[in-house]
Amino acid sequence: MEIGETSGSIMQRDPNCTLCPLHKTADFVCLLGAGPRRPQAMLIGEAPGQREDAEGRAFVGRAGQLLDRMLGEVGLSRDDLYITNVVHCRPPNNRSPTRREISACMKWLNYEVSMIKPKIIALLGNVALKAMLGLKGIKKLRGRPIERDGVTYLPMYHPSYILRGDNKDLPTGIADLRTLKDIIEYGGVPEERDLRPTLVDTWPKVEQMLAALTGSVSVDIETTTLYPWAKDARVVMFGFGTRAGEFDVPAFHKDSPWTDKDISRIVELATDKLEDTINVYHNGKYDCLWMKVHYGVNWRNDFDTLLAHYLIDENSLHGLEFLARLYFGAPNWDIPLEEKQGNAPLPKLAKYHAHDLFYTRKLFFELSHELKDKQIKRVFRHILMPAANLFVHMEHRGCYIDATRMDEAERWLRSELTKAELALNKWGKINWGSPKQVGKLLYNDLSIKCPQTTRKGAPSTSESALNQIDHPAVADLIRYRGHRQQLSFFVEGWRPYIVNSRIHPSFKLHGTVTGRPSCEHPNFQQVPRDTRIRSQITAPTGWTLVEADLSQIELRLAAELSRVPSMMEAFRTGLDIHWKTALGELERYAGQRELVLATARAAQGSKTSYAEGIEILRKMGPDAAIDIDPAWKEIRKRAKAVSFGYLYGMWHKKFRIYARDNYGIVISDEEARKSREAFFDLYPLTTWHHSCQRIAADYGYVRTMTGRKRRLPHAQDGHDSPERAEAWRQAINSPIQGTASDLNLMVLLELASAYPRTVVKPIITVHDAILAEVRDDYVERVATRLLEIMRSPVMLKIFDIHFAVPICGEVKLGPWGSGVSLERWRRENAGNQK
DNA sequence: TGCTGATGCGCG
DNA sequence: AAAGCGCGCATCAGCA
Repeated sequence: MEIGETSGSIMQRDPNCTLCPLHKTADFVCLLGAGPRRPQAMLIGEAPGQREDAEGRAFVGRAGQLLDRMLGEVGLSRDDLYITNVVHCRPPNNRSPTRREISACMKWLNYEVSMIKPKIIALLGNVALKAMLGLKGIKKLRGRPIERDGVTYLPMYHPSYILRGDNKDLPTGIADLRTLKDIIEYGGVPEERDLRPTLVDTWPKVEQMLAALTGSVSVDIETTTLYPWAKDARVVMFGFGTRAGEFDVPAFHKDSPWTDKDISRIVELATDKLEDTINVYHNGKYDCLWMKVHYGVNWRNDFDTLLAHYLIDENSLHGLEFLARLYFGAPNWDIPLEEKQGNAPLPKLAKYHAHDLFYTRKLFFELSHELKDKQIKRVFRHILMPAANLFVHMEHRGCYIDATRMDEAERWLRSELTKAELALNKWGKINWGSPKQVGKLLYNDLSIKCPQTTRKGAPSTSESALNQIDHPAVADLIRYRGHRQQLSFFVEGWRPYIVNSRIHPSFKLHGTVTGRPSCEHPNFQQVPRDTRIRSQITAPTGWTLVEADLSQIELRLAAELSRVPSMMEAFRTGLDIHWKTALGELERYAGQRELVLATARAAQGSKTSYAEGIEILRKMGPDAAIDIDPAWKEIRKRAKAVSFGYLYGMWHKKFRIYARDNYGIVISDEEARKSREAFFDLYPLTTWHHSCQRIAADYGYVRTMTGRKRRLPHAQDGHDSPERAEAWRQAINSPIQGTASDLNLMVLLELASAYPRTVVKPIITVHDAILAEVRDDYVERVATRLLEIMRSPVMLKIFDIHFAVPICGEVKLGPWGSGVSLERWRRENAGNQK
């Protein structure tokens, strides 16, 4: 070993190192870093380059020069820094070091770190990030300090990366070096200057905390699990961010001084104070739900920073840490999941928790200022925040599951599945759930011609492809898939979620870019319409499940927004648009001949021609036709899909495919084009389409009728592109989808405010429908009221919306998917109402 | 062994 | 060059 051969180094290097193969190709073996023994910070790069290798000095090539320039820019000097690399020999051909080389050379990096003992380390590039912290994703992690074992790490781009990118990331690199300088000057993460955490572990401190609960207060909790009904679900810590600092109350933690009784008392005292404060949460639905489940308290959420940011930019992420960095350049204060769940010492947990509280409160001031758009603020105040609070009760109630129906559904699905599988196994014993194996069997072993490939070029086994194949296995395969999916989604998939006969799904009010809520764990918005599946969800004894849905709401809104006279007229006279479209399509191709003739005959009592039959069907409407033959239901459903397709910008080529897959009708391009033209002749929507596109292109966004924005930056692209075409189609769809969803939420809110929570319990929203459990003695009143609400939602006044097209809805009473109309329910339950 | 992307399919 | 929109999730296969 030699001492100090490297210029400026105080290290003992090993020029004969053979820990990895790089020693064979490098000129200068074991090129350690350079700098003072007690530097302000340590910088770690990737590996020596050509010039470094030749001169035996770290960071002297082009990257080194750029680094010097950047350091100069922010007022840092190389003389105060120790600069080294993860790998200490030059890899040949300018390649990156391999994992093996990196792990072999860690010995030398660890040696350098142990000698220098830096408190601050800058990680230049992904290799250093991975080597020191085991993390990857420099683009995501750069610029934010990460503290570990008392050392502050700052990931940033490697200067070579900046050079490769033509210096377009130079400003970012310089900004990150400024952060480094801040950290050096402060001796740690600067933002923490503002943090004033108090671990509330004595009664005097409780008093101090309660006294601080005035004005705007941020609220946050830490928990052992994400699911409040899990077996080992506990609140680890709860607390409040105030003007006087952050107060962290340890609850379920091995070092907590509090008994369960103490905690209940503290929660009770805090609950009183929170009545009179402005309560700020980040995704408060989560915290409020937990507090309700575990302590039985109803904490009110006045301002949700996640939902506020969702309205400010629906395309972005909305996580607390992400926003704190975006708005304040905050450090990464995250700790490992395991520690958050209660396995960190209390002071460490309190510090983490204090960050959450501090930045939630800080974001409140920032975002309430940024919600300056009056219309958006109105959506926030009158829809999102009330809905966020209502959803707590909705999720808390959960959906009642009928165990008997679930068992029946399972038995039926399993027997169907067995039958289908038995039939399939004639063709080969494979895993029929694997698209790859199915593809191989069909297209290789059975030598069927593959009708289409997937996006990635693999032979497709999708339903669309299968429908083009003439083979007896196809029908069985489609059945097999359907039953298999239903079994694993809606029976097996649900079972683990059941708690006391109920499933508590989680809704995200920020789940979509259009304003619709989404639903997960499980997703109750994708339950098949099959009665066997749907009616698993019902209401317990003493309660009735009520479903209210807004009839054809998207189409009504399209009529309203486009002002197309024929569409508006259709809704004024109560005509069914999808029915009209369905019959138009059939007539064009003289399709479903026997069904048309048979249905018309049944209705008429005498034989008719095909054309007369179509006319009779047109007059009788879908409901009467479905009564005669249920096959009409499917036909109308398919026409509906086509109408929506055209409405939202589908082109004739896709219709061709649609007709082939769904009607089994092979039509020419020309015929498809004519079909589309016929639709637009009937409903001239083109002008409206263009105006939506124009607005998006001019402003870069479109709005719902409630004022919610859908930002479409690509709509402003100067040239025609797939992205712009997509944005333009979204410009047509979003105002409708978003308005429909807001309307649905408004109906839900109005229902909830019309009756006490002891009488009406909303449980699910499905885009244009709501489901609620209603106490038996209130069913008739609530159902009637719901119909009134849907005809004229009181909340339309708040948004100053006036409809020319009538809106209405229908209610169904009874298990989901098999409920009956109010009239029928009245007949069957006469005299049960108070 | 756990993660990611592709595929496929349920709903509105 | 390509042309309905919006979701969640189970499964498989490839990869580390």
